[in-house]
Formats: sequence, structure tokens, C-alpha cells
Amino acid sequence: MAEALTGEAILAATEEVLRRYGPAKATVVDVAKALGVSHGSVYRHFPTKAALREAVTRRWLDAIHAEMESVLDPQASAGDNLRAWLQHLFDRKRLSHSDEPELFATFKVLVSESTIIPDYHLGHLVGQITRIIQAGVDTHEFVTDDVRTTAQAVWDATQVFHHPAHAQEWGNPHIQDAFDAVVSLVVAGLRYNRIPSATGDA
Amino acid sequence: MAEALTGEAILAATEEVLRRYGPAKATVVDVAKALGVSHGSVYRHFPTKAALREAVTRRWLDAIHAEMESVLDPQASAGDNLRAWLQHLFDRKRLSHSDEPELFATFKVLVSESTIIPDYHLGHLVGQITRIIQAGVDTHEFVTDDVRTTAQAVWDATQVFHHPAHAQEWGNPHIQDAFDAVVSLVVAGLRYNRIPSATGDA
DNA sequence: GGACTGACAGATATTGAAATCTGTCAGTCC
DNA sequence: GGACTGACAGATTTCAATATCTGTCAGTCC
Repeated sequence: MAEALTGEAILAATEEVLRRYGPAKATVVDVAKALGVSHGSVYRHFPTKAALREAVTRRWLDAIHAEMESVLDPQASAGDNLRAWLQHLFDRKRLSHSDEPELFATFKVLVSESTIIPDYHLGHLVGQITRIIQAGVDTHEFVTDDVRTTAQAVWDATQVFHHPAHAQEWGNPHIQDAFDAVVSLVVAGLRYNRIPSATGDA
Repeated sequence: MAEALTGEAILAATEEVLRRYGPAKATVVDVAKALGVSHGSVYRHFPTKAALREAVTRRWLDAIHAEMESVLDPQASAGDNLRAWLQHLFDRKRLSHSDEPELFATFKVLVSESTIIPDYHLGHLVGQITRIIQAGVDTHEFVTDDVRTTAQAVWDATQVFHHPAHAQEWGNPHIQDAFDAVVSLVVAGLRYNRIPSATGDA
């Protein structure tokens, strides 16, 4: 009858069902209904409901990763790049939270229920920060013993501005000031930062 | 018959009931039963169940505040004081989370269900950080335009190590390294940090 | 013959009736 | 007369019956 059922079509339908019903109520039966097929057919493309949800989540995160990649400007200083990158991530998350709260909550649940997805997301974004900092070290704008560890520290220090657990604080009218203060502190720290090693030397 | 029923006795009994039953199951009737009185008597001392819970929480937080105060060493440098203070807060929360997970979860719920308690706790601890940083500014160890804002930034940047939403990450074997990296970055930043003002001047 | 269906077993979620809890207050007891 | 009791109304929670969902697979249909 209609075109063959593809994984892509199932992902799109799943996203729509998640958007409409939310993560708690969206069922595989709903997805099948939306596609006009039996739910058994969905299991022909995805082994479990969890795998289906994970595939949708990964697709969504990949879009963010690509978008973040595009923020970087090879001409700009590392400090400016880092600030712009963090600002863009914060704006992206904050807007998503305020403008489409249900979708934001949906992906918050989807990300938290997987064990590998958070590592995937974190690894990718910390990798981008690592590259920004490495560029800064190359031009002697930044100083650090261990770029990777420092990148993780930048990520950790800015958790309040991207971790969904802190989303309610993003509505605070002074949140941009708080963001600027943290980023200034972090960027100032990158200009001369040594991580204490086990062999001594504070 | 027995001694008169005091607010203090009710608070102690409430803490015990919370410890035993958890925040979801602990009832005012349980507290009254533990004290051998009718639950109406409890309402003679606390207007609502919420007020009772809040009083217990405040007592618990006040103990932490006093303990944190005692960490400060007037002889030490501001950097060392800040590092020790943050380390102590982190250790305190991490130990509480691993050694008495139910009690930790209980107070996490109690703190989150109040509107004024989190502000109270945050205001007090950021106040302590403010004093540490001010001492550093006085000795020219630290540089900052706005001590209070910078103190808030230090608090925000270290949220991963004290906000209960991140408690699950505290079990990670490398968490102390992550802590050291963030604190080093922050302390390095304090040595020269200017918060961008609305009038320009990056 | 390979994509799809639909009935099925066990697991999970929903529902509403019954039980418990919160907060009040007239009354008891020293 | 002031601290305490206990019965009460309305709100919330519990629990078990009922319905729905997940994942499987033998069978259907182009």
C-alpha cells in the first residue's frame, strides 16, 4: 500500500508522539497508530522501546552538537570563542526550556533514563571545549598543564547554566549576570591555571 | 504526668520519625505517637505540618552553617581558606550522601519543598564565601570589582560539588580530581577577575 | 520470501473505593 | 485557665481489581 516503513519515518512519528503525549504516556502502540501500522512492525526496526527512545534522543543531540560546532570562529580569540560557545549553549537550553517546556522536559527524561547517552553528549561537548582551550594554549592566551582536565573543569563550573536540573533558576532575571560572572572567573582562571599534581606543587 | 511538651522535644521526635519513615511516609500522627500525645497537641506548637518540617530543616542547616564557620583559619591565605572551605563542604555533603543516604534524601526533599529555606541556606553560605574573598581582596591576593557577585560566581561554579541534584556524580572515583580542577580554575581566576560592567569594558 | 499482522503472556499503569491523614475546635482535666 | 484530648470534615494516600502496554512469534499477504 503506502511506502515501505523506514526507521526514519518511525523516528519522526516517535518524536511527534513524544511531543504530543509526553515521555510518560507515549507508547509504542501510539507510534504504530500514528503510522497506520501494527506495533509489531515497529519492533521490526527497533529491538525495544528503550532503543527507539534512545535513537530519537541521539538524533536530537546530534543536531545540538552540529549547531554548537558552527558557533566557533577561527578568527576570534580563544577567550571570545569560549565565551560565545558557552553563551550559545546557555541560550539554546534556556530558550528551549521557556518556549517549549514540554519538549524540554521530554528530552530531560529521555537523556536521564539512558546510561550511554549522557556520556555521549558530555564527551562530545567537552571535546569541543577541549579544542577551544587547546587553541588558546597554542597562542599562549591560556596556560594549563592538562587541557582535557581543564576542559572538563570548565564544563563542570558552568553546569548551572546547562544542566536541566538547574532549569528553574534560568528564569531568574539576574541569571545573565550570574552567567557573565562565572564565565569571567573561568576565563580569567584559564589565563593562568595549574592543576595541583600528586607530586606536590600548589 | 510527664514533662511539659516542648517545641524542642517535638523537633527531636520529628527528626527521628523522618529518619525512620522517610519524608514521604512521616506523618504528624507518627510524631505524636512517638511522643505519646495526641496529634492535636503538636498543632499547639507548630501551625502546620510544613512549618514543623521547615523548623527541623532549619535546625539541621544551622548546624552545617556553624560547622562551616569553624573551618576558616584567620592565619591562612584567602586561597587556602577558600579551597579548604569548599573541600569541607564537599566532603560533608558527599559523606552524608554515601553514609546516610536516606537522611540525605530526606533533607534534599525538605529543602526543595520550601521556598525560603534554600534562599536562607544559600544566602548564609555565599555570605561566608564573600568574607573569604573580601579578606583576599584586602591582602591583594585576589582582585575583583564586586566581591558579592564574585562570591556568588564561586558558589555557582562549584554547584556540581554541593547541589544534591548532582549527588550521583559524587560516587565517581575521579570526582576529587574534578573538584581540584574546578577549584584551581576558580582560585586562579580570583587572582585577576573583572566582571564586565554594563558600561562596556571587557 | 520477506514485510507485516494480530493474538498472546507477563509486566506495567490506571482507577476508584476504602483507609488514613491534616488541621480544627468544643470539651476535659489538672 | 491553659495544656491537652479526641471526634470530625475535607483532602490525600493506599490498594487491589481492571485495563493497557511491551515484546514475541506463528501465520497472512503481496
